Amino acid sequence: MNPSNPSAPPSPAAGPSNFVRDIILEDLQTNKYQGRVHTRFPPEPNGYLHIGHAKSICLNFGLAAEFGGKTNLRFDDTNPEKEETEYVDSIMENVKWLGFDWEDRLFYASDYFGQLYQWAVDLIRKGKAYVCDLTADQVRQYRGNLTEAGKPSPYRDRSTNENLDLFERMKNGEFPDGSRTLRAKIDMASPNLNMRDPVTYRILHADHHRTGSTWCIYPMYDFAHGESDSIEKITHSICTLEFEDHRPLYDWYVEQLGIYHPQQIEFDRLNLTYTLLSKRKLLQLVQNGHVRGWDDPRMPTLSGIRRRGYTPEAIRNFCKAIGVSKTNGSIELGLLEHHVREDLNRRSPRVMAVLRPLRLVIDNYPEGQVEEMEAVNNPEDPSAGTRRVPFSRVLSIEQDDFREDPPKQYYRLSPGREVRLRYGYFVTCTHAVKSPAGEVVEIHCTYDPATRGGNAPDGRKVKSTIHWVSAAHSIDAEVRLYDNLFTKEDPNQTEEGQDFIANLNPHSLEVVAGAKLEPSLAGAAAGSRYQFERLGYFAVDSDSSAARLVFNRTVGLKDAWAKIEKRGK
RNA sequence: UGGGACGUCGUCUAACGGUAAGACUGCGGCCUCUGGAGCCGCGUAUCGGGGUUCGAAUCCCUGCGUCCCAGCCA
Repeated sequence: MNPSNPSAPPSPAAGPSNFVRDIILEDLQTNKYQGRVHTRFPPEPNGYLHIGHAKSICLNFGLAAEFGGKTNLRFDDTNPEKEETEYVDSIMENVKWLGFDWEDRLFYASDYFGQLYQWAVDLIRKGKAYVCDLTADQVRQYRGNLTEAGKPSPYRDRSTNENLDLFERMKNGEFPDGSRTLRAKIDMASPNLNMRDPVTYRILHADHHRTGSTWCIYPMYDFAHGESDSIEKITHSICTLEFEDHRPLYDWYVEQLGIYHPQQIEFDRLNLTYTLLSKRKLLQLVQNGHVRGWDDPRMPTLSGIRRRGYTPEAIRNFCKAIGVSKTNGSIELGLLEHHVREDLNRRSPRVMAVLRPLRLVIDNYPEGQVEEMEAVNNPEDPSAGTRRVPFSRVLSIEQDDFREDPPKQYYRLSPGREVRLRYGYFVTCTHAVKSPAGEVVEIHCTYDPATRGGNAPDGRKVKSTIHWVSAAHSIDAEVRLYDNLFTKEDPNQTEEGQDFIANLNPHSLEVVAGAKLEPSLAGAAAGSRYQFERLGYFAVDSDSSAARLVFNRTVGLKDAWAKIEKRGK
């Protein structure tokens, strides 16, 4: 897209149209910011980033990139009680991993504490702010409520000099936490509660992750955010819908101060079915041990889904697909999974793995013989080449791939039936061996030597192809299967007196200890991704070691049989 | 009951006064050495009621519904 000619058709690199993009297009056309597009991604370092933040990151970085603009990474660190460097580090890592680059524009609201303080003093001088001695409880009472106007604080008309003196002494640490605040003098009768003399600075004798004990007063979000945007000459300050009510205050501060005025634009935050996207609640899951950490593969955090095996490309494609609007809705989890499969299908090497092994003996196959069968690494990508997989008389197949009494439409192995062993031979089941308890522990087959590699010279067809590993050559692994963390589409929908914890899915993690893998997987590196044929996409977990391979199921393959079976019930 | 915002297929998004389109899902079929992938086809929507207009998802009025706001959190 050529910024000097915004009406030209979007280039192929252009992002999808949305109302924020339209606003930028128009601003470019009217030369509102001299052709500049400068956005920012402003996380508070009080938790890990999640898929909802990815939407914001893609929007902010994507839009700026499209129009040749810039995006700053700015930590909104004005509340020392909740912020930690661990979160700062994870956030930077996540943004990079997602594929975005803030170059040399890494900022912190705390960088601006000095300027912010000066501006607060300006506000006092202009008679637009005052020091208030009301307690938090009293402030609440004076504020009024949704239908009743508030009443002025008794400290509202203090003299400028007294305000200046008191504010400076607040800064100097002379007063205890909560004893006083600096408030903007606006309108206690405003129907917008945010305009009823909002607190601008509060006293907090807390150690800040960057400024230590330098400050004992900290600016509130509304004051710090817009003024930080102004300092950085942000053009479009994109935030979520709940800040819509704050925009008048955002505007008020920059106007009173007479400084550069960025424009705040609000869009709908991401909601995903069966998922919670609230840092507060995710923190609760971590702290109370409902998951194994911020990067638990069941978590919707970027660290979690990355560990699970999701790719940055898939997430970016998803963010592109969901669009941006002001409608409050919920995206189906299935759409995210669709994009994950789509990306993984293209890039994942195929491999054979048996999750729940069943011993299969080919009675007419020579004892002790081993053949190396050639297998395609990725049918979507011929350049991925082939590999050799050992085949022998005793194999492991999936328990699900044998039924003594096959239901209708079940095409896999059963007594008397012939199937193809992928890249192997056609085999016909002769009989099953059962334990005293009656469970099938071993099945016996005969093979057709003429079908080596998986094709019958006589052209006969089989209804199904199943995967296998050679029992003597396979390697062991632990495989972690994940299901939705919550059982309800909306985890917040609960019975009286309960909270979202009640909707936790007790089966969100299933550990399969005795999986058998083809030997090519030996030494697979943490983070590497594979398709286990017919099962799904799996990624080597960070818990994995050479001695003990651990895989996460990223997402299953679409399963037509599962659907048929489910429908039958 | 004050204020702010939002209502288009099951879900999300487009259509900017001129044939309601796409994606996901679902359902059929084709193809297949993954019941994967791919391909083809089908289905369902403008919140209600008035108005303006040759023509309304779009503009106006009105009603209804949903979300957000009463932190010294962001």
